[in-house]
Amino acid sequence: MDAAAQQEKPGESRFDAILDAAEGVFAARGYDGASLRVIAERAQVAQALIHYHFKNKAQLFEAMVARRSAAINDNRAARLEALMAGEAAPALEAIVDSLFRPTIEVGRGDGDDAGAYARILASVASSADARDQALAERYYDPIARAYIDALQRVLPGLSRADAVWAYLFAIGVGVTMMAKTGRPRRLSDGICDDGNAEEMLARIVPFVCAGIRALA
Amino acid sequence: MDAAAQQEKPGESRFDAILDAAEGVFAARGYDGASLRVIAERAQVAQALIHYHFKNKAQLFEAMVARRSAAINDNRAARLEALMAGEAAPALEAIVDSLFRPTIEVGRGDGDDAGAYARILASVASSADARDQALAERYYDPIARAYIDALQRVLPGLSRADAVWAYLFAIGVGVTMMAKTGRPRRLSDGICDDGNAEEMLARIVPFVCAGIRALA
DNA sequence: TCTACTTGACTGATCGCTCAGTCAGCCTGC
DNA sequence: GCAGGCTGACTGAGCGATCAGTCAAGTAGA
Repeated sequence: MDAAAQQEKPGESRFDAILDAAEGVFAARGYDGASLRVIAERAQVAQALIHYHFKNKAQLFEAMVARRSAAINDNRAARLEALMAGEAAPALEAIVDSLFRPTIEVGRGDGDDAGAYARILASVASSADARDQALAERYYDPIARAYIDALQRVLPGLSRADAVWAYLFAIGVGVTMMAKTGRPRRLSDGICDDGNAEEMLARIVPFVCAGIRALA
Repeated sequence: MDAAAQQEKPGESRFDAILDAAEGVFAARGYDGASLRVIAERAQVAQALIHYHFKNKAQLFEAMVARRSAAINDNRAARLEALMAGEAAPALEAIVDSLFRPTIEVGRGDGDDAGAYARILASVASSADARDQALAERYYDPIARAYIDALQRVLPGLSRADAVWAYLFAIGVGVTMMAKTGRPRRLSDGICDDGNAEEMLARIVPFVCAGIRALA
């Protein structure tokens, strides 16, 4: 009983417990700021167990990104495929929604760690570091290309270059806004809340769609 | 001669040399990943000199942000004031341009370090860490409020909440795109180049303006 | 069914190293 | 001669990683 109560998510494997803890600590402190000791402590395992399951710190980080990005991008791919399956081209709004919604449904919990993975993503996305760009290339470039293709099919007037820019601008908005920094609330004296993902999405989608159409 | 040749920017003070070096190293490795040893080495000073000029690592980081943000935001404030001085409301495009152009003119050199400060900004902007948010509040919230006011004056139909969101979305696009990660080139097979700031700005401004108008 | 052996999960102790920060004292120009 | 700029030598703390060893759960042979 007590042991189960102490465990954050009873029943999950220690392997997953390490990944969960890693997500929280990496998000809060950054790659270098995060220490394996703290991750082990939060996962309630010995530090050496991390090295047993993962070769080193870099591989733990990659495993964490891989797990989350697979969940998000599989969801994205399924939605996008469903949209593009029909004869008629879908609405741009539907495509953009399918790009962002998975990040709030599987990439953003509702607990204290809401936005944790989004912050990691933001740091990876805006980094020129070779390790981060390699991660972006492996786990996010394939789905990016699928969305760029979709944008061109929905807006035939959009050149390839503009489609790429449009996608990257959209991701730029999404990634910074999902990070749940608290800045919207501060700047608006409490009116705007980046903790309310649905409210935010209701603004992001029209903003991004109008921006994309302006490039076409 | 030799000593002067070794110095990166002959004539500048060692104080500034430390700040320049810090900018490059913090941008490349992040706050925790950056080491004072490496910064001292790049600035060609003894490590202890950093502690002579700056109380500690956190204060060095803040001094670096303060120096750059002052240059960028003074430039922004001057442009914005000039735009808002006239009787007639200026074009939205002019306001958005005045928001981004200073970051490429004073925040982004054309050398190897182009985008260095933008990457730092991106990590600060997408962080929920108390230290980073305190920096954002001190150095970027005042100019942010000025721009939010300006947006409402140019687009009277824009509510306060929407103006705040619009500003944050715009910053989200700008900050991720100025970071010069190389991802645009990779995703576009070489067509798009985030090293060409002018070309990028020519797309960002219409994208953002159309997005803002969609919220009004 | 008992015993001997194997395996996979896991741990505490500790390694070599790097970190930010300190301090006594050395130059150099006024 | 002294104040301010600056340095080399040093420290305690914390880092990622390693390693020998524990322990429970099989598996196999008699």
